[in-house]
Amino acid sequence: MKQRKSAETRRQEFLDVSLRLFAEKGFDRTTVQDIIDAVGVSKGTFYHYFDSKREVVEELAQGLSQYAAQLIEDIAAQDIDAVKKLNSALTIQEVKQEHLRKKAQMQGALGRSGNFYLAQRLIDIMLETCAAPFAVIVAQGSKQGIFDVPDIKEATDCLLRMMLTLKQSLSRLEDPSLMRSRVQFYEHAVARVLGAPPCSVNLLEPLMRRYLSEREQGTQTKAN
Amino acid sequence: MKQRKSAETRRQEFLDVSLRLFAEKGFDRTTVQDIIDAVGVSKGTFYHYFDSKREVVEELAQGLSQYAAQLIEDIAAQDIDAVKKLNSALTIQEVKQEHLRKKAQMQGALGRSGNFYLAQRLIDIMLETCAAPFAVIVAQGSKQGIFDVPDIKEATDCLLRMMLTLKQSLSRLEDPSLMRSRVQFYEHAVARVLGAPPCSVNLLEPLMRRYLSEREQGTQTKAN
DNA sequence: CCTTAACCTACCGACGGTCAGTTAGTTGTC
DNA sequence: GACAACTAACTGACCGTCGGTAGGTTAAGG
Repeated sequence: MKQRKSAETRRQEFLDVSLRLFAEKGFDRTTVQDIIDAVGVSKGTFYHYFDSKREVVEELAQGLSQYAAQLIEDIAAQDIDAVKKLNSALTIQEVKQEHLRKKAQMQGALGRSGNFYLAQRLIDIMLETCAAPFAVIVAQGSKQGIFDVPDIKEATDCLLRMMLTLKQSLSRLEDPSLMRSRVQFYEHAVARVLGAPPCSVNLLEPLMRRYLSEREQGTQTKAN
Repeated sequence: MKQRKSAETRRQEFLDVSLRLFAEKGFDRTTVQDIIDAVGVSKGTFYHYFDSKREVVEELAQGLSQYAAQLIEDIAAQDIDAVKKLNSALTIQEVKQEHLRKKAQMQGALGRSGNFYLAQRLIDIMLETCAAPFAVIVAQGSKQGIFDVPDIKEATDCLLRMMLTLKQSLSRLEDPSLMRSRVQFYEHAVARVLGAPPCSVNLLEPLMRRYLSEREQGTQTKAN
């Protein structure tokens, strides 16, 4: 009767289920009991795979961050101008379908109250992980004279923080027109911080498209 | 033997002690038991004043935010140009000695891990409370042609978020030279976002002075 | 002006319930 | 038969509750 699975499969199952529950109920409202009930195993099994509940968050955030960093690295390596790279990197769209739902759930989780721990850790890890590949893009634009920044490291950090802040704030807004004006302001702000030409930064179209489709994805109740 | 105090005094005592403990150990590492031990009362007394541990955070954040909002309002009402107001408002210095330690402790608490809840609530409440008075300053500068922003509401929100983000990130940095370069970049970034003249925003001197003196204040172990 | 009874409210501390994490032991697989 | 996945009962820590106490204040009665 008892389902016996490979370590890798089971581990991933815990991660998927946990993310879903965190997105639905928030991190502190989700108990380890909830997770093991959903997976259908016992308490001990959970602790066989993870040292703590927080470690689950750590792994979720690590996974997503490394995936994002990889995408940004790929974008940075392309043979296009820095503004185009920037726009792609800021709004990463080429997410595999498989990762799309995870991203959507994480996005939803970010906004939900009771996910302060999750949100902060994701932001911290994103900053650590994505700073290096992102800096490559900023440096290129700076060298080519498209951007004008006094400090590439700081500019990268500031930019990433602004985007993460933006996304977090968006996930709490309901009104699409408020979302629009916020994103539009950030287009303006990012361009100015970088010293890029006005209107060169385009976040609105890709971000809004993403948000709408992810909202739908996120509300799907389809099981694995 | 039993100290009987007025409701107001006791309530404030709980708030002071709690903030100190949150700054020392973090929110989740601080138990209600710790708080009542430090105050020297029983469990019931704590719950006589607060519905929950979280309510303490809420009141701490509300108190500080309203105080900050008041200061910004005062600055906005002064008869000086918008850039000066901006610089004052962004780095609020005229804090009474009495509030200085609280601010320092809160600052320390922001950086300390395990205070995600505290940090996020403070940021949220600050945004709610300080947006209106701050917008007055931005609007004035915009009307006078010193600032150039497409959307005053969004500019205000963006600016506040940037400053709160900056302070949070600073409280985690140890190296003063890293702090310097970060603050300097934000001077540049804030000026550009607002379309203000280059070098018109001055954060470095007041912020660094504050941080150094607050570090000393924060490490004092003197009792009340 | 003193007494005393009714009342108020800060304060008490044992207890219930919840939940993260542990451990000793069992089952299935290679 | 050895090792890894898994189980289930257990522990300890903590939040929040609840019935009750104690010190003080008000006001009626003498």
